[in-house]
Formats: sequence, structure tokens, C-alpha cells
Amino acid sequence: MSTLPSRAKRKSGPERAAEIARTAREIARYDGLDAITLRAIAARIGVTPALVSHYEPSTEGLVATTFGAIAGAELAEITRELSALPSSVEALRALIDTLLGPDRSTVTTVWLDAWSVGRRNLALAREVGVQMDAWQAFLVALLNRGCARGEFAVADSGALAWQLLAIIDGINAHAVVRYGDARGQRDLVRSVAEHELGLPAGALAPAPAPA
Amino acid sequence: MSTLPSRAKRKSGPERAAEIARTAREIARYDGLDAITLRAIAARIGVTPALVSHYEPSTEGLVATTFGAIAGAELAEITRELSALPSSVEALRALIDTLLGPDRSTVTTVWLDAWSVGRRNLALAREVGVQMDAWQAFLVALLNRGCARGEFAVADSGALAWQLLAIIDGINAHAVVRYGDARGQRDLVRSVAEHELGLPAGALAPAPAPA
DNA sequence: GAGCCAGTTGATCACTTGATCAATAAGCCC
DNA sequence: GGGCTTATTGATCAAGTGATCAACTGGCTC
Repeated sequence: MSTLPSRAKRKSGPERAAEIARTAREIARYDGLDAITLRAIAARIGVTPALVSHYEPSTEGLVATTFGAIAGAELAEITRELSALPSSVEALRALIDTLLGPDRSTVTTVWLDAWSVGRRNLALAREVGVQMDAWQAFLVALLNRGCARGEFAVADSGALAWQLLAIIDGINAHAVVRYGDARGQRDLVRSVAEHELGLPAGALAPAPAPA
Repeated sequence: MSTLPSRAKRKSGPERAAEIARTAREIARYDGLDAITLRAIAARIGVTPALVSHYEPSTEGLVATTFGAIAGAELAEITRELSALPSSVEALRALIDTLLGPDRSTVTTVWLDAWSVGRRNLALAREVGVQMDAWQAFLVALLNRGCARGEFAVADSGALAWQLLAIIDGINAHAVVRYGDARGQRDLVRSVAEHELGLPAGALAPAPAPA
């Protein structure tokens, strides 16, 4: 027999709420921010749309929260990864490699959705601003740390951070449409960063695999 | 008396079709690509949704066409403006100024919409590719012309064109959210172009207003 | 084991979307 | 001016959206 539409197993409130949030993130990554729907979430969990609505009274808010969670999670992960690296130059190199690496397209598409949908969703627009500021602050801190350590010098770390992020976002946006070209473009970000930081050419080149 | 919903004045086929296309472009610029709706267009023209559907059997196709028209019109206009300039350096300078100038946000938002909506609209996705290729081809031609004239030198004009376009798109995307910062970022594009083309620093700086 | 709180449901609204089709009428041609 | 081509309409469908609410029931507490 096929599984009858039996009653969903009863879960604790926070548990169900977490499941809904997680499902929303999955949908956003796979099908886009505006595929987040009461019914889409409910169907995937095996639950009634009304239940989703019960935990998330505003779908617009859920979309904003979901975007913030995805963007924030990536920033948190990268922060963790880079913190293990000994020098700021290495951290910057790793940052560029990661942000322009393969398998980032799912996050990039979420950002593209956010920029577009944000015009109709105030909460989302606000969250986009928050996440952009968070990324810029993170990069500013990285640059300032490198300056303090004497690894490089920068006149206006705030402006440079915005510039590097803009280049990265532009390249990734292009890569979503014309996939595969992002790799060749990584050199651009590297050379701009090297130039602006007074680093020798090639300082941010990826470390050659140990022979 | 308020205007009764009288029957719309009968127009020739091509005329009405042009009116619909124009209206779709207006809606796209003001409210986004996904505000293009049978009813939105019909209401603005003062006509029945069925009539719009009659001229545009597929709304998805209309969205793709509309995007192509907006992007193509801008490229055509810029092509015309730059053709009047005597040198390639001046053309490049004017291009950067225009693409990062004020009042470009309406076109930028349409591009952002296109990148996002293109994932659910195959025709639109194709049109996005076409327009991106057209822009790159235009810039490649500009760069090659400058090389042929001996104004500057470039190793891989195709790659450089993609890079400059990516930077511009990234900056503009950011500007949609945090408006006002685009102006300060123009210098980045200029310095990258100068560096890659072997031009002296400041060669692409905007001409000072005549005293 | 009785009772009650809270998770869950089903039904249902109001709204928006794209699309179709027979019926109507406006304007052009002879 | 009669007739015919074609622009235009009104009605209507099916699908999908967010949201609400009374009713049901699972499982924990006493």
C-alpha cells in the first residue's frame, strides 16, 4: 500500500520550528527564495500548510530569516576556517579561493534572489543590508589585522573591502549564467588586492600543491 | 461623471502590439520584471487582459522579450554616444562614467531581476546570455580598436572585457542596496582598466570641467 | 488512568495568476 | 452603404498563493 496521509508525528515546538527553518533553507538553496511557500515547506515535511503558518505567521518574514541564516552561516563558516590560518595574507588568499570556488553557486543564487526579491519584501531588504554590512565588517577586520601585523598596508580598508566584495559578487553573478568562467577571473581579484595592499605580484596566488 | 469602462478605441494590430511592448518595458523598469502581468499591462492601457494575451500568447516570452529590449536599447544608445568620441581612451572613459553614473539603477534592477527570474524562465535565461554576450562583444571591439590605434595594449581583450563588466555589475548591484556608494567605486574600475591596458594612472579620470 | 496543554488538522476564504473561447463591434474596402 | 476582416470583450477555468479558525488528538503531568 502507498503511505496513507497519516497524521504527522507530534514533535516539540522548538523541534518542529527548527525543522521548518531547515526545510526553508533547503528550498531556498535548490529552488530559490521565492520557492519558499507554505505548501512547499509543508509538503516536504509531510505536514499541513496550516502548521507551517502556525510556526511562521508571516511568510515574508520567513523568507528574510532564511536568507539571513544562509548568508550568515556561510560567513560564520568562513570566519572559522580563516581563523586557523597563521597570517593575514594566507587568510585573504583562502577567502578569495573560497568565495570564487566551485560549489558556491547555490549561495550566489540566493544572494541574487535576495537582491531582486528584496525590492518587494522590506524585511528581506533590511536583512540584505545587515548581511552585506557583516561581510564588509569581516573583511575590514581582516585587512586591518594584516596592517597591524605589518603584512601589508592599506589607506582606506573600508572602501577596499567594498571594492573587493563588489568584484567577487559581480564575478559570481556572471558565473551563474556563464558557469565555468569564474575560475579564470580569480586572478583579477588577486591582482587588485595585491596592488591595493602593496603586496608583490603573486603574493596571493594559490599555494602550489606540495610535490 | 467618472470615465465609464467604455470599449477601448480600436487600434491597428502592430500599433497595439507596440503599445503593449512599451507598457511592459515601463512596468519592468518601475516595478520589476515579475510585475509584468497580463492584468497589470491591460489595466495600464485600459484594455482587457484577454487582449494582451491575444497579442502575447506567452507571458514568459514577453518577459524575456522585454528584458532584451531594455538591455539592448541601453547598449544601442551607448554605442551611439561613444561612436562620436575621437579616441578609444575617451570612449572607455565615457563608458565607465555612464555605466556607473546616477540614474542607472532602473536598468541595474532589471538585470538583477533577470539573473534571478532567469532560473525559472528558460527564454529569459537565454536572452540574458545573449545580452551579456552582446555587451562583451561591444567592449572587446572597443578594446581591440584602441589597440589597433596604438592607444593602449591588452593581452586578452576577451577576458579583460568580462572582468570589467563583472566589476561594473558587482558595483551596481551593491549600489541598488546601498545607494550612493557607486560614485566612489568608479575609481576602482578606472584604475583596473588603466593598469591592464598599460595606461598611465589618471588616463581614464573624468575630464575636469573647463574653467 | 484522568485531564489538560499544545501540536496538528481540515476546511475554507479571498486573492492573484495565466489562459481560452465564443460573441461582439469597429473600421476598412469595394 | 453593405459586408467582411479583425480588434476587442466578457465570462470563465484551473491552479496556486497566504492566511484564519474551530475542532481534534497526542502525549505529558499529576
